[in-house]
Amino acid sequence: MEVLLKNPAADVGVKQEKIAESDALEEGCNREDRKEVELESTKAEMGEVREENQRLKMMLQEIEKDYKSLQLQFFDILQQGVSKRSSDSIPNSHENDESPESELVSLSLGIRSSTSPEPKRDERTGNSSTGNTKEDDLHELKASLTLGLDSKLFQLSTEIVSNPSPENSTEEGKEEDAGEAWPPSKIPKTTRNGDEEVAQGQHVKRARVCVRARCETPTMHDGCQWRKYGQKISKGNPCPRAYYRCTVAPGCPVRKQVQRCVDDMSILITTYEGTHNHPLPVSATAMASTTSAAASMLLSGSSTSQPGLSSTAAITNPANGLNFSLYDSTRTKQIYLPSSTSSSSPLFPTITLDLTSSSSPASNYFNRFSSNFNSRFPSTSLSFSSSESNNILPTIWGNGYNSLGTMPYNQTQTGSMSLNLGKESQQQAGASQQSLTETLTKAIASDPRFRSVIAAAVSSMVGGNAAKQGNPSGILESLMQLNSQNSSIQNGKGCGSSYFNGLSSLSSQKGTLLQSSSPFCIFNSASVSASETKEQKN
DNA sequence: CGGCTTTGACCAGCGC
DNA sequence: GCGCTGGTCAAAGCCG
Repeated sequence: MEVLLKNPAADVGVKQEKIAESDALEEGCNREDRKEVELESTKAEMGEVREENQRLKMMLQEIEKDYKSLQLQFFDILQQGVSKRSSDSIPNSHENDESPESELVSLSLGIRSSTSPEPKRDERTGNSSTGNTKEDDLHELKASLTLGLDSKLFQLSTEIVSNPSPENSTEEGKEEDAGEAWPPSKIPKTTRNGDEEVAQGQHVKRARVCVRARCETPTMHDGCQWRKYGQKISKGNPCPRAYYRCTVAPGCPVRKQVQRCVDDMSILITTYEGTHNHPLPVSATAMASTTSAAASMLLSGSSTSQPGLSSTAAITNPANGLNFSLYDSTRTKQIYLPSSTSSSSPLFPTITLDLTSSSSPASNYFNRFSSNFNSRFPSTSLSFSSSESNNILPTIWGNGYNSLGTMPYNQTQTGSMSLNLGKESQQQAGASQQSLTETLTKAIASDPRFRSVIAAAVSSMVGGNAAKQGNPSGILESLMQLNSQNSSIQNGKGCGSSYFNGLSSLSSQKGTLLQSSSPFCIFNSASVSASETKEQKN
């Protein structure tokens, strides 16, 4: 829309006005003539404004048209992806031993070159797997987690969250219906600790969000205030696991576990559990939105997934950019799940948000996720990754809880989607690209959870170094505008806000490219090291 | 002095 | 039933 700011018609109007004024002066000091000239110029301006309005309307219509067409394309791509992946993934599915009812979402945010050490871990975990029968695979297919963006996704799944707490009516509770209730085993203690809100959720699946990030600090600063209440040496990991409880508000049931990855000590695994029953600090909204969105998607998908259908959505930048992908449980295994967590996860659907690994094309992901996951819950992976260290990623979340409408995506459809926005494609940018940008903006804006997931993940990736990075793509501007429209720009502390501040200083280069081949990808002109995701605690 | 961390003990679930 | 393990509690100590 900023194109309108550069409206040449406005310049013409100004010129005409100046010319008219100069003529009037030359003719003398006849005031009536001046008034007439001013009147005419004003009329001319009004006419230009009308024309501009007409153009705006036309542009809006075009945008809507493009949006619909892209949406149709997206559905087609999803369907194509289903057929492809169903054929590709089945060979690897023998390693899968998850039970049909298992449910796990893996969110992977990573910045790493294509030669990721992750596959090593995958192989290890894959070898450790006891092997799965094809029947299990079929079960997984049936239990595939749907991560579509349709309205169902955002509905509270009463099948899963049978007992939403009253606090959930608030913005905070609304976001994390997924992981609110403590498991039956925990009810007595949590109730004893003032977590009465969850005491009645015996039958509620409790989603966990596991965040993996390279972090040298003992804990990842996520904006919330935590108090350590325990530490335990878990089996299979020499590094102790620390238990933290949210102390932002008394009685907040949210807890997190922090542990170093046994394979890579530089990787910090943080597992969030529960829902904040209090307003979050601005700097904490990113992670909260991420976790809540992931958990919500997880649980929503489990309740709405349909047999035989799987969901995959990918926004990838094979070269250097952002990689966001959703893969369904039929071929993804929780390889990132910390061994210590896995032992506890069977009761909970778990989401792993990996900020350490690079995201490769879908095929690589499927290979990566070929390892075994010993859980009752199927796994779905959400992957945000960047392969370069200087990547700027769009981040908006702010008010992730706003109801901005829902995407009409049919979550029963599967496939892959990538959106490409990049410096490389800027030269090829055109009107359609702007439309794409608008489409992307709409897509993200329409789905608060989708948006918040991306935004928070990205914000975690870029940390505070965004300001010194390269140029944003057009979508960044759109996102910023959208964010400002939502009055949800985060000005506080934390990586997200810092990134957003950084955005403001970036140039307005803009370009998008819709790749002909599916999936389409989002390219970013710059990237930020995953290590930037590490926030210094205290 | 209040808040936080540390750390040993306790409890519950799960598998054998 | 027993042992293992994860999760939590709470007293003691530390720190600003």
